Amino acid sequence: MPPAPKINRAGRKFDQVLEGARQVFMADGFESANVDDIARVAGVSKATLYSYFPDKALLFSEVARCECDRMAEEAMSEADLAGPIRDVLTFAANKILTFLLSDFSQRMFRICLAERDRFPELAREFYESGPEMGRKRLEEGLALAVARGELRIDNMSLAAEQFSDLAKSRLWLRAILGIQTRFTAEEIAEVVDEAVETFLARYGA
Amino acid sequence: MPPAPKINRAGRKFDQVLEGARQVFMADGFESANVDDIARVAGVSKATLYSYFPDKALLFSEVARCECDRMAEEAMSEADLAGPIRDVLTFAANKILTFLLSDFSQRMFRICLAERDRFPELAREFYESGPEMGRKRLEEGLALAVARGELRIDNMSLAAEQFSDLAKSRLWLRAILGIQTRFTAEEIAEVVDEAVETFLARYGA
DNA sequence: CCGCAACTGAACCGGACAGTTTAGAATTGC
DNA sequence: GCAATTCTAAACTGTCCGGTTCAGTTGCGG
Repeated sequence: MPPAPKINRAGRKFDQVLEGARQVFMADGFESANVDDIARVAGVSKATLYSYFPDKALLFSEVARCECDRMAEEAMSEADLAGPIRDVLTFAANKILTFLLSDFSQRMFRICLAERDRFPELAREFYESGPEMGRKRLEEGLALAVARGELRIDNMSLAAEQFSDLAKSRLWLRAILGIQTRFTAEEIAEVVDEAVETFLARYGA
Repeated sequence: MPPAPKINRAGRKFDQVLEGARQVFMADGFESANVDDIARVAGVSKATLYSYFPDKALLFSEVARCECDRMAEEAMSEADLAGPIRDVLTFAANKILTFLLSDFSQRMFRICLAERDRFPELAREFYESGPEMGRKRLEEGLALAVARGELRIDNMSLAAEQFSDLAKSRLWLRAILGIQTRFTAEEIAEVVDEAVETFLARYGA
């Protein structure tokens, strides 16, 4: 099954439907999203929508899958690996934290968590396309630094996880719970700098 | 308003209702929970239930508030502050991680996150009764160690957050997403030991 | 044993919403 | 320019569920 079962991709308005569904599902999640809304936002009749997708769940799965792919691409974006290790790590921590605080990332996490029991596959895809992908990229960068003698790391995978966790200290939890929605450059810089400092204290050569 | 508005606490079966609601809400969250189920589990008629609580939302709020209090009590449990700093930290990290992986903690987090827009107060109470409470307790312990000259910490609050974040590296995210549900003692010990190691590398005197 | 308040159980209401149907309009391919 | 395909609009069905009502039961104090 190349694309997915039971989905009819032929037709003029397929992309419209998908895009409308993306907007509504990303805004409301699965449960609260209303199929009439999706049709309206997509600029399509409900009958047309149901001619493409057999039900709401499969439409959601398709949207969620696409968004996970999109996230994986973002997570794949190149880091700047030149320069002193402290600068590289600072840049990386900044990128990680900025992404984790982004509207897109936060929405994805909340949706995947909320629908974790209804769509277990989604939680796994999210984990692999997001945190896992990011960790692998990070490991590669760390490995280079180790090869250059700038870092000493025995447990590479855990070190990478520690770095990500340090990079999101305090702020991510506050963001995801809606306690705090805007973050100043100073707040971010403080967390990033302290994360780099702690990481280097442990793993710096 | 001493207790809460519009809730009639007098009556033989008030506690039954609350307990039934607790069970169902903790299992299903707010949205999926069914009031008929709650009445049945509570061993009470729906009419009785509605004689105590004006609506489902207020019943949920009451239950959630109680559970946050319960969480705060657990987070308050005394740590053993005697002995070498490494042992104290290892013990603390173990406690933090074990709690964060517990069924209760995971359920609370998922429910508060899922209902964060409908019940913003709940997210705040959760944050303050859980992570914030834990951080304060941890800060106290760290301050003692600093006073004893075992640690050097300039940014106390961030250091405490870093410690908690290090303590839950890798495992918490996997648990909350349902990627992994059981954790071996070895997995836990590895994360805990590495957390302590990294923390001491940065803040050890 | 009476009276009153709490409780029961089951029916009921109304709104929301996924999914279907249908009769007809618009597009497209030939 | 015609026929086949695709799409529309709106009404409709069935289901779920929060909340109400009410006639009848239980249990307790006096």
